[in-house]
Amino acid sequence: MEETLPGAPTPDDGGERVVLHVDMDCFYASCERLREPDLAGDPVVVGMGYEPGETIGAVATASYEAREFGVESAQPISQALDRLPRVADADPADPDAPDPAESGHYRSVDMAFYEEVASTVKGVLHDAADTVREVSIDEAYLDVTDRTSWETGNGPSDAPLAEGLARHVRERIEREAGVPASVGVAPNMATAKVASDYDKPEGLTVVEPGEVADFLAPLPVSDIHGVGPVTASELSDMGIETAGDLAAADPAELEARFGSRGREFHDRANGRDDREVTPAGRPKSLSRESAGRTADAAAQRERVRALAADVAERARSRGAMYRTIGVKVVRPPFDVNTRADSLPGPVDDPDLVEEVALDLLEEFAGEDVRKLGVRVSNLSFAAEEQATLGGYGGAAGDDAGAAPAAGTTAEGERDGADGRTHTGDATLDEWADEGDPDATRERRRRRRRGQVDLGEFE
DNA sequence: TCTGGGGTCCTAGGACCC
DNA sequence: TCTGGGGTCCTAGGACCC
Repeated sequence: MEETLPGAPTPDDGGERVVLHVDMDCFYASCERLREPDLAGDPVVVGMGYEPGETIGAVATASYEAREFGVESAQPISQALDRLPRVADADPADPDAPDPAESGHYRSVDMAFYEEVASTVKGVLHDAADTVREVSIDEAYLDVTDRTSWETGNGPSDAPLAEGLARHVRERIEREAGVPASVGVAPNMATAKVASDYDKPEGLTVVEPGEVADFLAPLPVSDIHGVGPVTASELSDMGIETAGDLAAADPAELEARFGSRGREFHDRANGRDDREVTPAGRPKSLSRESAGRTADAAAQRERVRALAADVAERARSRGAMYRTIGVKVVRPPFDVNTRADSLPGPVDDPDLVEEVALDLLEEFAGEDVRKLGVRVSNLSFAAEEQATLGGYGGAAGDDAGAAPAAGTTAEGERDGADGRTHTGDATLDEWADEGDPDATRERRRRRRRGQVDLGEFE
């Protein structure tokens, strides 16, 4: 497409890629407005776990109008209500009621509807590019190198052709899905990401190959993807405040302080990022969690049972087998504990998810808990395993060893060898462990792993 | 005013094997 | 009794992202 005559000067794009980052503007709030056009122009807050009249849960998305009142995403609903009361609570007859001009609309998350809108958006994206990486429901990278270029068009403007394509994508999303988006265009993913955020909402920011360093330099380090509050404050201690400072810093020093991330930060700040845009792969883990304070052991077990069933069902619906099962227990004030146990091979076994999760929970039984979660990881996908066997010469041995062991081992040991595995059925061994719950749990783990328990022979 | 839910990646330390 | 090093797997925690 972009042929160069022999001997002709190198085109100004120097063979650079053209990457788009498409980021929907306050997506959930925009979806609510799509459904309820009267919300246009008003502050809108979409919350998770939010129920009218309640003050639990957190903000998932706030419209730009709501953000002006200090409402932020991830904020507790109670705090959001302090800053922006509900329109629903505004009563003209009540002198103490909030001013309708300083109140907002609250809605609770409706994922099914947002997924619907998102699928229209994804349709536009896949139409515009051969390679699309969907990062989340409201964000994607597109490699459009083969569809456009950094060269300047013929018109009076000196804008690169890529800008026209990006504008076209943004306008099509608005027209076809009915929700606004911001687009960043750059020679790589990291810079495109920063660019899409640069001029929200409804932004279009193009950073040409030669301009990357100058574009990034004045921005605060927290604008770099992967630099959060902790890293930003550590960088600040080193006298590094802007991306320009970061770009100029000694990479060895950054690596000494931040490990492998240090070098990555330095590259990003310099506008270097050679990651290819590839479609998102399979998930690495699946989890469910739910908040709710309780110190009642039976209630905790009941919650974990429900979460385990949910996770197992989702894994099955996605065709995922799992080899590791874990729980998460959050104790007040915010003490996060995780425990996990791995099986000899991948399984798809809801009863086992429950059994292992309950076992792991025992360590915390009856303690004051504010949140519980269940997770499966070490996932494998049956159809994919087959492809991998032929694909990699070196890895084939590993896979061949793991796959057949899979369904049989954990299942077989559990159903065949014992006949006494179920939680709650105390075995003779467990009677012997009386007063030592750790020993009982350890015994059960070993049994699941198919190991011989030599305890009584020692 | 105590902070939801679903993910990813990295690191450190211990167990275990050769 | 003390002496090595390399490699892998596993768990737990932390930072970060949307």
